Amino acid sequence: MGVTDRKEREKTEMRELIRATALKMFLEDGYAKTSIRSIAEAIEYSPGTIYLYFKDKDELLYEVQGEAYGQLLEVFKKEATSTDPLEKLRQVGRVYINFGLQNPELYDLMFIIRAPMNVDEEIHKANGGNCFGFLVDCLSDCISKKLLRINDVEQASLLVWATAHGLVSLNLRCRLKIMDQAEEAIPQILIKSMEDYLAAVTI
Amino acid sequence: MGVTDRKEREKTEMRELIRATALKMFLEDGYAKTSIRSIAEAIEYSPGTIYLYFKDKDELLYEVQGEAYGQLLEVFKKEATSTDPLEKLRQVGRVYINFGLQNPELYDLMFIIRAPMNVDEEIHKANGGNCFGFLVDCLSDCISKKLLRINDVEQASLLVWATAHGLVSLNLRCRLKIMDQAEEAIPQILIKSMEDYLAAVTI
DNA sequence: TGTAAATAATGAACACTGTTCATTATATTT
DNA sequence: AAATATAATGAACAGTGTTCATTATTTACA
Repeated sequence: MGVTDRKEREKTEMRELIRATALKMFLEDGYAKTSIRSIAEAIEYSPGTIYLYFKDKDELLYEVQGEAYGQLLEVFKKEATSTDPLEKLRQVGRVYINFGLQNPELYDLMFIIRAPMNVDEEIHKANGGNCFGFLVDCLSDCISKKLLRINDVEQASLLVWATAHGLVSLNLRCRLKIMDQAEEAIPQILIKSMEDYLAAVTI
Repeated sequence: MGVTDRKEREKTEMRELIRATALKMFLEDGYAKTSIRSIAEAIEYSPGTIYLYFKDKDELLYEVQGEAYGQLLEVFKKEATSTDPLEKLRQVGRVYINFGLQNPELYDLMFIIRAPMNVDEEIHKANGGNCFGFLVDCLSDCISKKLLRINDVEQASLLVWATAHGLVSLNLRCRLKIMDQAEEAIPQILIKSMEDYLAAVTI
């Protein structure tokens, strides 16, 4: 049956088109400000059509989230390559913070947006899990070589993640304004803070 | 002129009523899910009336934020009273995390919600500033007594805050689901993580 | 006290939002 | 060519923040 094959192909292509368009618009304008109607208009279809391919706006979010986790993992793999576990950890920290600062809207929908996380989705478990796994592996290496002041791998991973996320998200949400620091200086302050943090928990 | 006095009093009373009602509803249902219409209905006035006392929904948010910062500061003052600077720092950490876990909607509008922060508002600068100031003072004490591995006060304050905020906000936004931890265990894990973190940066 | 001016409150209207579903158009099969 | 199955539509629903001409109330003055 060549017809059913083509139909299936067309269906996945349409899903792809919607997903790619959504990602692009989420990146530019943010998740909240991107409406289903505007996505539909961008691909020159009616709003109702979106719902033939995605259950709701949340499902579109999950899809993009999974992809975004994949992107972050790629950067980790490319940029955090040192054989020295501590240096690799520092690289992970730098990469994470820069990723957040350079892709604010993407970071937002990955880690800040309010959404019922469905971790059961394959793409989520795969990408999100591997992303966190990269950090866990890195810290596991540090701990087994007795280079850290924290000995529980999960705990250490959580702490490193939380610190980096805290720095990035407080900045993205403009909460660092209460500190009297110049706007331009902030990226370097965040990076420096993360480094000082890692230095402090390092033996 | 007794009349203008009464008028002014009535005006501030009305503002108070709206602010208090908004706070209550924000706490129960969250900022986003609380509509101007529902606030108006709660105080038995028409929607338009709200706009005679507040410029827009954001202004209502600022007002409540300022009050919330004040609340957190109160808890700091009441619960973080140790004369030992390091123990006081640990108390601050515990208080902050518990505050976030016990008042999720309040924490949300204080530190997570997307909003053009207008730090220039008096109530903001006062409460928000004092709140952060409490932490700064505490860390200043620790550093001057050479108890910390980080020597820059602002940097240390930022780091402690970021870590605590990272832990709380990742949890409030369900991002810790990728770690396989039982839901009930999380509060203790966060507290424990914060303690381990402070222990690690302590000499 | 009666009327004019000032103040306060209203609620319909505007331009949006996500989502649904009866209707219409297109493509495939018989 | 007709019948069927699939795909797309767009109006409608219930909701949002916000504005503003209209109405109601209160105050000030003659």
